[in-house]
Amino acid sequence: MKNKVKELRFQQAMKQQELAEKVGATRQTISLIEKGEYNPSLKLCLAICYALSKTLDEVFWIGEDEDE
Amino acid sequence: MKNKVKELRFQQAMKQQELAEKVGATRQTISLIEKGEYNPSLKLCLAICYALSKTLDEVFWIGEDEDE
DNA sequence: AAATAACGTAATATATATTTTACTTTAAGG
DNA sequence: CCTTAAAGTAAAATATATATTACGTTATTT
Repeated sequence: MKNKVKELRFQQAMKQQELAEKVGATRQTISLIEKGEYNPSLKLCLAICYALSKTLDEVFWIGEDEDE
Repeated sequence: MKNKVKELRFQQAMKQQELAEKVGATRQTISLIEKGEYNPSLKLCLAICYALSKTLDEVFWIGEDEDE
């Protein structure tokens, strides 16, 4: 369940804590999502996209083959 | 949690049952997702995208404002 | 090198997505 | 009409995402 959250968060100099607060989640949840060890809900994915000013494809899209 | 699953499924003349089997879920789950009463997991969203040959943005993207 | 901020991570608890079973409703074809 | 396939829906059970609490690790600053 790979994604670009960490990378994009860094580009915007945002801390896990900040992102967590923006999306109404916990720092731990963000951490696990960034590590790709979580299967987040669509709602949380969308919240993260809004917080990072990106779309779903830009943050969470993974080609069918490279999946996992 | 609006989306375009139903619309796209119709365009491809696919039954809920077929889609459910392709993505490894239940017909009921597909039904509720189509009705927008569910908050599906990213994994399931991706599976649905693959089954419909679409990307996340094409199926599940909702602008920040029109969000529910 | 100590102190502190930021992040990794683990255990348990809670909320909720998903399944299972089953019944109803709707639509299409004979 | 009658039959049947397809879809809506509901209750209970199960799986799993997320929160909470807490502690370890890494990096940064002084």
